[in-house]
Amino acid sequence: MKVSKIQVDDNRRAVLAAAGRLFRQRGFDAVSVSEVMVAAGLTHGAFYGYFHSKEELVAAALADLLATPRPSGKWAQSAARYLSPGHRNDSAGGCPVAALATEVGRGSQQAQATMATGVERMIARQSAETSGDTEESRRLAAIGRVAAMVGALILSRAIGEGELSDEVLAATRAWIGAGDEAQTLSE
Amino acid sequence: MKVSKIQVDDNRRAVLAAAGRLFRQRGFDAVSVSEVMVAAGLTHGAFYGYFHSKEELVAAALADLLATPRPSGKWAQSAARYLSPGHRNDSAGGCPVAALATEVGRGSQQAQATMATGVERMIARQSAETSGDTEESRRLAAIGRVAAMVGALILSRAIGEGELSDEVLAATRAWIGAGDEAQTLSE
DNA sequence: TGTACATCAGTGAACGCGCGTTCACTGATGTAC
DNA sequence: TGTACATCAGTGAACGCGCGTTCACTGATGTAC
Repeated sequence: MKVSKIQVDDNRRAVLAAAGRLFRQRGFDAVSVSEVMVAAGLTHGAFYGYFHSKEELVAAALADLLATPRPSGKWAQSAARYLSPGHRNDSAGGCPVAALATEVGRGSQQAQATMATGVERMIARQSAETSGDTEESRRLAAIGRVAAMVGALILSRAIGEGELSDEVLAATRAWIGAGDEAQTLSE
Repeated sequence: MKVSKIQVDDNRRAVLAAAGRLFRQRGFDAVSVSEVMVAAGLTHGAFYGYFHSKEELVAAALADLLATPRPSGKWAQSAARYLSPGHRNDSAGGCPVAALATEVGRGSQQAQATMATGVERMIARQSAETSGDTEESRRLAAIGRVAAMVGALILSRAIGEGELSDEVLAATRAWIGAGDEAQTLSE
């Protein structure tokens, strides 16, 4: 049956939100159109009223995830949150870059361009909170930290919950902090 | 037709090698049993003479990849090779941790335990080449570097070949080196 | 060493299944009067 | 404001396809004599 225009808008948002969570949790390929639609409170047939194909949903969900602001705050706190067991255990609600980077690397050029803007934003934000004489040195450190944070989160998820997983998070937290202190001292 | 026992051994190795390359290139899920067998020079029907299921192949191929020694050498050189456009463009022959970590994080506990030993080996090797007063500080730096290297490689692949991709590799190379120098200076 | 035959690795057709996608139908919405 | 009807979002059955897996068959291997 037909539904109101407001409901249509809500449904579209619900589909994108459900897709965003499911894709981060299990990856684009492993999530079916039906699952997304059921999670959004609809049936699979309604999907093609919103998107022309699953590929289009993937592109839209990725763009939506990367455009949605992530929780920020002071550098040390945001790094601690990023590299926490809580974030490790919450792929569905966590960083879309860490959750989807590998699959995007195997995907379309369009998806990679979208991801590039997301990564650039992470670097820019990190750079703004990084000490250093020149913009160049701040950017270099920002890239290193972003790489370490994304890598540590992915690794901590790959090796199962346990001592090593916690250690990877804690050590990386200390290391990217220690690098900053050492750099500050040597300036 | 029956083939010789030597041929059987060769075929098993060929299946594992083909699976190792295809899995790294496209992920476990996206590669079919048929593709692996054709790449190994056989037909899909022969597969179940070697493995009970695709799941078993995934486990065996992952264990094989992580047990196979990676090219090593002096620290600076191996980091430069790891963080090179060449490695970025060669997923199929590159680091299995970077290629498969995300999917393993969504996989079985067994796969995660296998990955944990692989990550532990990377950390141990890195630790042996890291300067620092205590074993503890060397291990911390080793973990940070491994996280940064894996993260940078994954990010560089996710954002497509281009300036930003090259910059992420080069900056991370400089950053993990710079961290070491700064740390050495401050000791 | 040569021969006869049992073994079994490999082949390719076939299976059930879930996927992405399509479509005839339904019935609430929103518009024209 | 109230009524009549055209619109169209949502439903659920159906499709073709490729997947993982099975299996009857083939014919080279390797063994028993």
